[in-house]
Amino acid sequence: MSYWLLKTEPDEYSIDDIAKLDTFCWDEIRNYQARNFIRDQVSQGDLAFIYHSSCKQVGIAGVVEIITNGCIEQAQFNPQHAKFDPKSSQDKPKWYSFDIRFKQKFNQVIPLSWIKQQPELNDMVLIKQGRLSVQPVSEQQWQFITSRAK
DNA sequence: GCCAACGTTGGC
DNA sequence: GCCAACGTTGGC
Repeated sequence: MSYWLLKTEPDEYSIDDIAKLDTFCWDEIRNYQARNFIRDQVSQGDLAFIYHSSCKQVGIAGVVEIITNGCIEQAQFNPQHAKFDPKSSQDKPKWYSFDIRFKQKFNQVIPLSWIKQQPELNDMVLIKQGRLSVQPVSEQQWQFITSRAK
């Protein structure tokens, strides 16, 4: 089982929005590195942090469970959709998605500034490669963060 | 809102 | 396949 970190702008989708729904489709990802993780590695039963970016309280807001493997994403085929991709086709889909289910909201967002101060978290992809929106988290990093979350 | 970092596009 | 130009992300 693997651990992930999923970035979202809470003005669009926040941990609260995810909590309201039984299942929530993580789609519209248009980055090849993130796509490869989704297509090849994201699996039913994995856990993920929800990270709030570009907002007042930047940081990790809670935990979700991943409830599907990587699936062919639907928006890419819809000409009406903002994320329509004319270069994609049903035989050769370019983009993938997966479903998540809310698990936990932390009482306080774990701030990026705190994460940056922890030597144990120096190697997080979040720190090293700021712009990746679906990224792996090691088991050690996961345990370190969850053991300090409330 | 600024701007640095970085991903993508497209001409050659 | 290089690389300049351009667009986007995301912290501050």
